[in-house]
Amino acid sequence: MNYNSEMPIYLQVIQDIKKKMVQGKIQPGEKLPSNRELAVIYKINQNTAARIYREMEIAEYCYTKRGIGTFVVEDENMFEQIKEEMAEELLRNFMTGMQDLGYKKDDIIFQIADYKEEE
Amino acid sequence: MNYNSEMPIYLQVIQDIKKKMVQGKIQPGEKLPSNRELAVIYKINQNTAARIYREMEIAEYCYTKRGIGTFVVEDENMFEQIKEEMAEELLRNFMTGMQDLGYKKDDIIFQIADYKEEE
Amino acid sequence: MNYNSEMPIYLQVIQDIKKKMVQGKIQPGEKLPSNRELAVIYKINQNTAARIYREMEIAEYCYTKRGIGTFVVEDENMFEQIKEEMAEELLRNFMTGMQDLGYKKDDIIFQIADYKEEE
Amino acid sequence: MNYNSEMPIYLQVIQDIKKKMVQGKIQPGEKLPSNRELAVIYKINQNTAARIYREMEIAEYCYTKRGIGTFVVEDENMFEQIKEEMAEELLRNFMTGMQDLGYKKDDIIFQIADYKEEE
DNA sequence: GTGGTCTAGACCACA
DNA sequence: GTGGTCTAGACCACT
Repeated sequence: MNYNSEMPIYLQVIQDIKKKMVQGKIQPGEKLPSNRELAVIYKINQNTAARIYREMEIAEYCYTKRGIGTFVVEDENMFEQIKEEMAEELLRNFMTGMQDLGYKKDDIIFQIADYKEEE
Repeated sequence: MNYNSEMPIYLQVIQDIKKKMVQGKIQPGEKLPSNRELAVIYKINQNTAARIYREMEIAEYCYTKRGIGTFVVEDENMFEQIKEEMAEELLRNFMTGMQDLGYKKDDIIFQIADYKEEE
Repeated sequence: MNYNSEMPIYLQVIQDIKKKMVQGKIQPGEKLPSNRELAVIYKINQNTAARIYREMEIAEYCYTKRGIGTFVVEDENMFEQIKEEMAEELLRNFMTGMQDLGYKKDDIIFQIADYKEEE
Repeated sequence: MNYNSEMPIYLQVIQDIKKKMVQGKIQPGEKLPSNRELAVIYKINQNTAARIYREMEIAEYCYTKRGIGTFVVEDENMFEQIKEEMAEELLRNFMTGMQDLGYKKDDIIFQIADYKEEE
């Protein structure tokens, strides 16, 4: 994972984890990697890893059993909700940005239809 | 203007100024507000204002005549170029984000067609 | 300040600050000590100081202006609310504790009437 | 039993057991549940259960006969003493807490007189 | 081994 | 100067 310098690492990792939950790579109720494992996986410090889970817990994406581990929330609706939230935010940012630049809906749709994925 | 806490203020202001250039609210060759005025307008510190013009100068969006003021570049093509760059970046971010979430082009176009501007 | 080993230091400091707000030693809207100052005052690490303000911000006891400082919330009602919350918690803990031990209300009132402050 | 996350579980259980001794639910000289049973009753780990008896032994609330079990101390005075100690600590914590918040004895007595048990 | 807390020391962006 | 983030390394309580 390459970290963008504009956004704090811990937020980038949270976003990555949320993405994996939406993509089904992480299942509801699943045990997440331990702090120490997460630190290794993402090449970050253990404290940063701890902070990531702390913030995710506040957002109710996961919960913690002391001495046992951190677990993804069981609620399946949460996953759908996260997906929609993330999509909404992307859409809103994109549309207001494009409209600020003077593009109309039709232009935008046209550009998307024309969009090629990068390699 | 409301500042998003995640992105440095000076970048947010630069983006806003670029937007105004694209929208024609700022014309090629036009004199920009002084550091002090900019600081007042955007409710930022004067140092931040100075930095904004410094960065924009580096990007060749404007130039400074000492003792006279800061001026927008005269080149009209530049404006078109900025517009396209910003649009491209918006598009790329949006599409990769949505595709990461599992949306296909058709879903995306559908959602945009359905998009209502906020009041 | 003497730290009790059973409760995390940052929670003890938060409690102390809340107490000072209730006692009027800290006023609504007042600027709080900087992270670095707080660290010195309470003989804690700067990171711990930062965490204290972060948690207090989540609880909406204060808010932060980056590069400027951390400020107590302006809302005066908040102070009264904190006082009542803290008193309620003390009362609840005390009463359930005493009643668990078999004391009745009258015994308890009698003991309080009899209570002498320590030197 | 609901465990408060701020205090170590073993301390919470010890408090609970002391409470039961004071309430007469546990009699002097009585045999206490085995480590395993205690672990099941309180939904804790067996190691934690062992630690609980170890600590209680140190405090001379009980003693262990190897191969037979753990027994509550026979001394009846001990029970009265525990009750008074616990009450004193509750009282002291409560009173200093309330006085720190600015309440006077009369306010406090009034609030207690007004106190309704929760269902 | 797990999460939680704490320290020391550093660097960055912002005012 | 301010707050925010990050690392390295340590200790503790609990399973």
